[in-house]
Amino acid sequence: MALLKNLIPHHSALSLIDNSTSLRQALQIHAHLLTSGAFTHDPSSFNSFLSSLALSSSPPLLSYSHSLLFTSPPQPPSFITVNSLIRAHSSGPSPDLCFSLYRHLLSLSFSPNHYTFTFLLRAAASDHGGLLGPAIHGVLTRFGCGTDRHVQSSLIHMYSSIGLVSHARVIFSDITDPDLVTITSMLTALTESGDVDSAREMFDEMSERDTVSWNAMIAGYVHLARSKDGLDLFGEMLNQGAKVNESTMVSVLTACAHLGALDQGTWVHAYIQKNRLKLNVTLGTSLIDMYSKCGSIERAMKVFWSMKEKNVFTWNSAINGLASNGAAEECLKLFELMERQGVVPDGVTFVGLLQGCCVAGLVQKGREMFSLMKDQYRIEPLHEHYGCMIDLYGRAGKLDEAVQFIHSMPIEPNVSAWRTLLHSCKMYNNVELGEYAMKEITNIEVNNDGAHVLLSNIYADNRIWKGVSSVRERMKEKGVKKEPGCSVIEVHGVVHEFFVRGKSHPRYREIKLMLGEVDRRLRLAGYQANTKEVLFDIEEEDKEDALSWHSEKLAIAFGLVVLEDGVEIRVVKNLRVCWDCHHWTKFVSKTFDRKIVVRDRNRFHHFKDGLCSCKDYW
DNA sequence: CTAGGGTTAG
Repeated sequence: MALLKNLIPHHSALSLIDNSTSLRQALQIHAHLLTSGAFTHDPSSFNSFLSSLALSSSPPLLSYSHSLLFTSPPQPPSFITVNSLIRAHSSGPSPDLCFSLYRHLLSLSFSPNHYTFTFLLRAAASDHGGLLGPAIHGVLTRFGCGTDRHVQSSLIHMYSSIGLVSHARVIFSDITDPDLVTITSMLTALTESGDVDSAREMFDEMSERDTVSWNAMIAGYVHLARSKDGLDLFGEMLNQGAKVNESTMVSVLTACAHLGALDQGTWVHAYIQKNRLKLNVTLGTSLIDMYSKCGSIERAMKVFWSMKEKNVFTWNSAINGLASNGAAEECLKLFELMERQGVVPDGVTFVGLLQGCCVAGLVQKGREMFSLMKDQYRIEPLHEHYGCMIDLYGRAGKLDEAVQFIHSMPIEPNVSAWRTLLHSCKMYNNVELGEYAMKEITNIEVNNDGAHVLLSNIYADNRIWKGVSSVRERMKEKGVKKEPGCSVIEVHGVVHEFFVRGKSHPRYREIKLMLGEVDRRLRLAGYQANTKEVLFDIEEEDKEDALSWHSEKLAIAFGLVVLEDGVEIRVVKNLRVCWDCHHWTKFVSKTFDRKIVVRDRNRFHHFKDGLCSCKDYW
């Protein structure tokens, strides 16, 4: 009778355990189970309790369950319970614990099965050394589990995670009749090795597709910076009536962020609301990122404040958004709030903070942040952080301090450290230091296109034509090619790409006419082209013409052709905007009475009435 | 107790 009376409450108590259960509640349930004598009367109660805790997907409950298993369990743990714990750890905060549990499993004289191995492989996929996975592969083969399809797709996933796609391929080709999940694993493996085109072939040949396979393909494009292809595929996904979910939208928003596609991003936001998709932390964070990368920091912050659950990614996105939009004060304030709310910042947080200080010229504050990161948060600075510091000094004209800082770095400065210095030399016309930085760069990497271009422009600015031609010679000799400039503009939800001197756009003729018209009106307004910085791969007589062909000019001209009066023109460029284009855009904003937003590799430029938000400091 | 897809910087 006592047994019956107590059984029902136990089971209903256990079924209440989920990821919202606090550790305190779990302890209460434990105490209840002990006092009610469940562990002595019901032979499976202890195992049920452990499994419920482990599978709650709450890290504190998982670790409580783990410790209970090792501290004199009142009933012998079952095989399935130990497997459940291994499973929970494999996607939890410390996957390594899977392996100590595996040893425990063996010490209890259980024999691992195909379930066990899928979990172990998932844990091994996050092993950086990449040695565990192949070892487990050997073991599971000896246990005869190598032909199980779940194990096989886990193997593919594991090999692709440790960078051995060829091994993943071998496993895949041994499977005679791969199912949907296995093909999707292989598809992801291909995209992770950089081969999206093969992945796409595989995707096109699939006899059936589900949401995950669509998502995998879209994410593959987005990760490889083929955002436009990603958006096109998303369009196809909608056309075919496939079901989209939160993950789909995260990838799509990331693509919009890359492209600066505000219309489509806004559309996605509305779609999320209309279709009641759950605005979880990840999705919310990608929305913040999309808005801030599209230059709409207000909307980004509106989403930020509306989110009740935030993680370090969320805070970082907001901090970075404020920094790149030039709102240094707010960025620093937000960080204070983050600290007060007890969210622990990471290395990425400090990249954002240092960039914020950098664009605002807050040298002292930047120094403080750098020491705060090292001394208080014990975060080891990476190249990115050192780069920000060099930029901080260099931009502020403190070239000596920048050099001193490089020399005092505990790690070997990389190419971008020196290139940052080189960029400051360009800003402050320091030929000698520029040559020194260039020498250091060529010691590390002979063919750095950006550095060659910078040095040549330093020479050109200082009318040292011999220097210009010698850099030109060297580039020819070494076959250094400048990364092609590319600008994108979204018009009525369609993304258009422009390349330097590219004539491929269908409305090229109209664009060319508009450029002529712009030139005419700008000259009347007093604009003079600056041909000093033109790339030397273009012949002398083409100079002025070539200037008007920089990709951002094409994109802006296209915007003038097709966008209604008063509509903001927003352009995203893959390189830094050059001095002439910046100057030109300021004139256009005034002469044509247009707001123009250009996002370059580093930051935003909001042009209005002939002025830019960067105050000509970029 | 199973396998595959998602966020921040550079």
